[in-house]
Amino acid sequence: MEGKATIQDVARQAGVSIATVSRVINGQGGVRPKTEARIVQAIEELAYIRNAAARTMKSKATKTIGVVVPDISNPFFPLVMSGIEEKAREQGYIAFLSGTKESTVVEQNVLKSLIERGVDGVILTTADENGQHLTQFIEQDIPLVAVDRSLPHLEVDHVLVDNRKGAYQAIQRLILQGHERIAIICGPLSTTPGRDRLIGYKEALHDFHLSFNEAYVIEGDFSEQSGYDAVGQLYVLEEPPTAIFTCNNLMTTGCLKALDNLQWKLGRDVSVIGFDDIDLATFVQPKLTVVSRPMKALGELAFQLLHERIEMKQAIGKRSYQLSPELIIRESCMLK
Amino acid sequence: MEGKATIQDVARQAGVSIATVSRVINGQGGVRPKTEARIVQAIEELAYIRNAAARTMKSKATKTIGVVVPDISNPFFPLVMSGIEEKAREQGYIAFLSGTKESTVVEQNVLKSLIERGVDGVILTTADENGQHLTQFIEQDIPLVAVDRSLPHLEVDHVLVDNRKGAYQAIQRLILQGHERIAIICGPLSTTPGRDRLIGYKEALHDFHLSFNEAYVIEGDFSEQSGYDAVGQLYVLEEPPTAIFTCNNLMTTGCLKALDNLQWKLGRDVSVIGFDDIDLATFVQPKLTVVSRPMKALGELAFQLLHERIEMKQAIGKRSYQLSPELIIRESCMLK
DNA sequence: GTGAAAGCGCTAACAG
DNA sequence: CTGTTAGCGCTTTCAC
Repeated sequence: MEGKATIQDVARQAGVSIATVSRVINGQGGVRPKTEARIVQAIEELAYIRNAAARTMKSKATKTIGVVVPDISNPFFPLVMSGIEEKAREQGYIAFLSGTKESTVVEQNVLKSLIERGVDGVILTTADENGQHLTQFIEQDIPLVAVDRSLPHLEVDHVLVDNRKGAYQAIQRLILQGHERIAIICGPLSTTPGRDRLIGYKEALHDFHLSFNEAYVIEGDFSEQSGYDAVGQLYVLEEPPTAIFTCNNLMTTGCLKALDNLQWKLGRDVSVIGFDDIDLATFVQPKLTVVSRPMKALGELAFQLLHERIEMKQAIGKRSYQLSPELIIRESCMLK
Repeated sequence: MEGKATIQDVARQAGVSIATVSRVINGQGGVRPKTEARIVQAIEELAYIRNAAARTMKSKATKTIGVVVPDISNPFFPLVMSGIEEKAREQGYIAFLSGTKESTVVEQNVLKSLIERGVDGVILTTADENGQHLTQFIEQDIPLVAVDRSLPHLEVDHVLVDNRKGAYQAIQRLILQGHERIAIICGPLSTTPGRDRLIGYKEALHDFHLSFNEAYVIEGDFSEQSGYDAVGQLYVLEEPPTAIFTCNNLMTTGCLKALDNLQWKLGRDVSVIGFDDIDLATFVQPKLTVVSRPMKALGELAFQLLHERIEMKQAIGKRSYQLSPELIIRESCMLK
């Protein structure tokens, strides 16, 4: 019997009606033990596996969710994904994973593809926070939760990291060590993380009465290359910074490579604090001080919120969570 | 109109029959332009999105695949996944991603879950190469391709890396530099990569007339911790090795941490070659020599093979590919 | 306890 | 060119 036993086949084999088979498949009880045994046996003999598509047509739910991120290669997202996937599996869900390469168009297509397949909900780190491309999606009112990047114009749940606070702590640390010329390599200002980390930077400067200098703000694009290039720009300044705050894992990597290349000595000529506690952090000499955020927890929480939305159909207000990052002090910042 | 416009709704709105709507949805032509225009408009007005479940019931195909890996957190797999996902999307497929945490049972459940949902094919890095737990799956004869770990007893396509060769090159390099006490921290011998890299190690030793010493073989489990622990064992040997070959990214990381901890100086007291070119490699001092494998290409090829299987229904023999790893020589091996 | 039958939304003959 | 209709595999009343 090849890969297509249906509930019909099982019913025939067990000598009962499909209704009865359906009952035992779904554990609804009300079936005589002997009958049930026959059915169970038939199921095994035929290696019957139920067909979710057919089931979906009646019950609506697919027990399937979509996870859409800008870049699968960036280690940050798989970590978030691992949190999502684990919780999802526990609840009998299974997750699609798609990368958009930061393209709004791809994001739109992926989302459409997901809707077609009837996902019960979606966890999204959008490529475009203004979210206009999502209207079509919203109309279908499928639960959606935004992770890491916000969707300010949409009534959806958010799971973010307190970026402002993380940046503030980093800069504060630097200031308290006596630095006054502090640069920030921040992410795209069109993204929440990009913007908020810059805000935290400014707030710290302001609170400690340090002046703000445009030249010390370089806007990268979260890529390693942009981190690398930014350091180059900083290095040739008349008054180069004595400390640099890099705003994500990849840019930190790029920054460190550039430093190495320029012989601009980490922890001696220049202090550095990175965002995200990457493997690398404990390997460079001196070890890197970083702002660490709980990636897996981010994913777990995101799934939990989504799951709640899926279960209780009634409308509840938009919910926002900001997980706290933690400053892990190591050796890459010297007293000035 | 809320999220459930059907082909019926569209037909009514456009004043035609569902068959005609179906025709334009599927671009089959043979519809008068004016009619088509009316339908297209109706589709937009209703924000109609076709229902894959219903469609699947007729056509069978879901344009959906499953990707099952042992550990989502291990950066290796997301990289492979990115290759898969990109190619898949190009072909209109979308991929489920699941981690099994190296558990055969979880793998089985995940696979079942995937079959229920009608995936057209699966790309699998199995937790158990003997593959007995896969029989149920095979019966459904859904195309399957094994990546990174083989399934010797099954008639499925394989996409592997030439592990033997990669290890051989590494050990050869070490030997040519004069090392005679070379240790290997290998993966579980129950896995192809674990076994083959050890074989390459032995072959090189043999070819260069070096004796094989049990004590220099430590079997890890591909985790960072096991790499760390292995170094501890090696360090206390009466005659510690002068070179270590670590067999995957995580164990390399663990090894480097242990070295650092023991003050066993990389490149001076001990030479190291790692498997996989991780970020870390270029940051430790001295920079790490590694065997690098093309992860993304692995994923791309895997999807291509799977896709071919899905398309041409006729049976073709088992195909095996071994992509070549590359020895990237940096500074972590000194002349002996 | 169990079965018959009505769809779920869509595709694909088959008619007209 | 367009409409009618028969299922795809399953869940779910409603009878018996």
